[in-house]
Amino acid sequence: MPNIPNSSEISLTTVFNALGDPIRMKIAYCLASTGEKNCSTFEVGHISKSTLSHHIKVLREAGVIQPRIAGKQHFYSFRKEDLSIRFPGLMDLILNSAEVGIHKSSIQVINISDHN
Amino acid sequence: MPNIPNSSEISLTTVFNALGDPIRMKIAYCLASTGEKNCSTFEVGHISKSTLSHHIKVLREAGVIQPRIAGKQHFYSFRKEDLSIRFPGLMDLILNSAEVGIHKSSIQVINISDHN
DNA sequence: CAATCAGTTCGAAAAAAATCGAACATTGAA
DNA sequence: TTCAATGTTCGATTTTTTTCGAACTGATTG
Repeated sequence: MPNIPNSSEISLTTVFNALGDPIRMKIAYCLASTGEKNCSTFEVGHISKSTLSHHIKVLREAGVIQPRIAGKQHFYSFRKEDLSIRFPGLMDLILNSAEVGIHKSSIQVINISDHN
Repeated sequence: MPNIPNSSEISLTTVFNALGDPIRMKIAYCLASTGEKNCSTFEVGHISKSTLSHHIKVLREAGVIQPRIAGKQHFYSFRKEDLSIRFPGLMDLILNSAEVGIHKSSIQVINISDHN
């Protein structure tokens, strides 16, 4: 299950596909900005652990993040070295988009006068 | 129908979501590298015109491409100015990934000895 | 005006992705 | 060894996306 692609196998389309989801973008941003973290500390909303596990898998298989297993804890980190060689600018793009969490599907229009 | 977001409304996650599809990545690469084009000239595989229209819509609504309607023809272009201000480096990322068309889901393993 | 061309929209079907709870590992601790 | 903690995997369900053909729209052409 440590099924992670090597640097040369990482595809931009697949990386974009992985990052094109608000939860996964949050995780990637979190790891890119603060370094290695245990996945229980990811600040995603209320999702089940199996769902989180799934999103982590998508990021891992796309080549965005890297696991390090220490005992019963799994630490993840952004694949900074590999990605900055293969796709220079990608990490900055993620870091500079402070819009993390803002995605078309997560925008809600609250209409105050709408009281049905 | 000219439902295109203005520059400040373009979300990186939504852009990544749009580009995280091999057909749409092809279209974006095509436009980013060669400028304005009529959509009938996109070199995507055999897809119906309604499917192509759908993919164009996703790219347009994400803010990746821009339409210009001239008579009965629709010309599209990559939103170079807006995107390079909002997400510097994104266009180069797309241009430098000559892997266009290579995506996990489009890789086929041909086994020569498999003659059933 | 009728026909054609270029493309969008609609409706339905198929495929893919997201989500969850339950069951399953594996590690570390009592 | 038994239990709890930290995940992953499985199976099912729901939701979203992709895809197509048919019908539609708007502009040009005969």
